[in-house]
Amino acid sequence: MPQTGAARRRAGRPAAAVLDQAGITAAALRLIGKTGYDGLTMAALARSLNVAPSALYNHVESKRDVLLLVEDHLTALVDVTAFAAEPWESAVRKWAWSYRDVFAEHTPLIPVIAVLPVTDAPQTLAMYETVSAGFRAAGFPEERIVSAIVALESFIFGSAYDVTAPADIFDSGSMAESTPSFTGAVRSLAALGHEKPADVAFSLGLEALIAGFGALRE
Amino acid sequence: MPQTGAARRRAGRPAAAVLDQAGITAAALRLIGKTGYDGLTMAALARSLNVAPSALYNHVESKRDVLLLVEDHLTALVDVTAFAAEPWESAVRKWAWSYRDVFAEHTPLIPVIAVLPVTDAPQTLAMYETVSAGFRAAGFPEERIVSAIVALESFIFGSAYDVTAPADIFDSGSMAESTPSFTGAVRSLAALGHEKPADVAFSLGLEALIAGFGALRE
DNA sequence: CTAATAAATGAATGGCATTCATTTAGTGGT
DNA sequence: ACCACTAAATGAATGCCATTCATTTATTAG
Repeated sequence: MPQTGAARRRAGRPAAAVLDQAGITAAALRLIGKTGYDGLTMAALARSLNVAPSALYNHVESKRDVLLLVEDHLTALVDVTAFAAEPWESAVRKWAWSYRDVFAEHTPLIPVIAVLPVTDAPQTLAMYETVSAGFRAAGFPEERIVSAIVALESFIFGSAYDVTAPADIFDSGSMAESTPSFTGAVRSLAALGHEKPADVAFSLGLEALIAGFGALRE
Repeated sequence: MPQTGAARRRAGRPAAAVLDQAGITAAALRLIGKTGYDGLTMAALARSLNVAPSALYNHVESKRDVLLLVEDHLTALVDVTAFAAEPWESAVRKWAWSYRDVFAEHTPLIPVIAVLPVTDAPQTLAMYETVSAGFRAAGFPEERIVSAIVALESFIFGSAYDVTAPADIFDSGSMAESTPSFTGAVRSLAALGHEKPADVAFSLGLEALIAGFGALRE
């Protein structure tokens, strides 16, 4: 029984390295799953790895670095396989839903991703390569490929937030009488049924984008 | 000369109230303009109002409350006037561009807005009312109005982030050879010209959404 | 063998939002 | 006119956070 709870490691470099980026990434994901992004602190991360907080800084430069590692790991989970096997429309559809679903659980990463140079994220770059090759193969004019992908991504990120919104987000409360048009529209959407509102909106927007962009193909 | 720099106010309730929500909102906006959202701390906000930090908590419950005040103030700046005067397509177009431009300067608010019950933000609710009335008047089926607005908003929020991205965000760097399709697409977009890439992508996506949603009108 | 480097500990540091006891001023009721 | 209550300020904590630094120990290069 070498340890109970927190085994004290004596100061100095250990015989075998305890930490590496892959381990830090995995621990961060585990921690996020358990405690959410609020619980992801450098101290908690260190504790979950049975290490002093300062030890992390031998492997990452900052907490932002940790978020980048997580982001790149998650991007690899986005399903781009359809671009190899299916027509453009359904490939884009599957990719977009998968992309949204992955990041809906990780919206705190969105501000990081949105400003992230692709150089710093190899998996993300790989996704772009597959997607842009799919657009090209589908006859998309080259100079519009990036803009179309960016537009889709913007919609996807915004929609990922939408998934996390509380169910009563559109409850106009005491202002209902002064906002008849909006209140009525909210009511008639609710009356419609069981499908999640975020999914309805995402589907509506995505199909419009696919139809609009599909018309650009030569 | 009653004061140089920071006039010390003695403890206890002053004869006339120093703070109110409108003043806090205005000071927060001034501070954000000068120092960005990183500089918006409760301490800095208090200093700019010549007040102790704890005094703020007599008027707001938390920093999130301050962000909400700012958000609602900014939403009132979004231009919805076209819904009263112009055809649906151009009204949506003007609203969307204005909405994006306002929040492109305030992306740190987006995570707050996206999850914000409209009850808590009267100006925001007022905007929804005007927009949904415009959709209704244009012959939009009632049960799709909210979904269409949500989809547009998602696209707008995502695109607002895009505006703030660094110019070299798509520079694939040393990975250029392994990502020929993407690298080529980035190059041919750059070759195209002067318009800002974020504007091109926003226009492309917005026109697709307007065209797609326009077809839903009865 | 020795110098440089890598990877850990543990003890700061400074900043942050927030809370609380205290002080003072206005307000509503009798 | 008095008194209790509430509102609005100060100033001094509190606890958490990311990050830095001196120090220790082990591995690696020359």
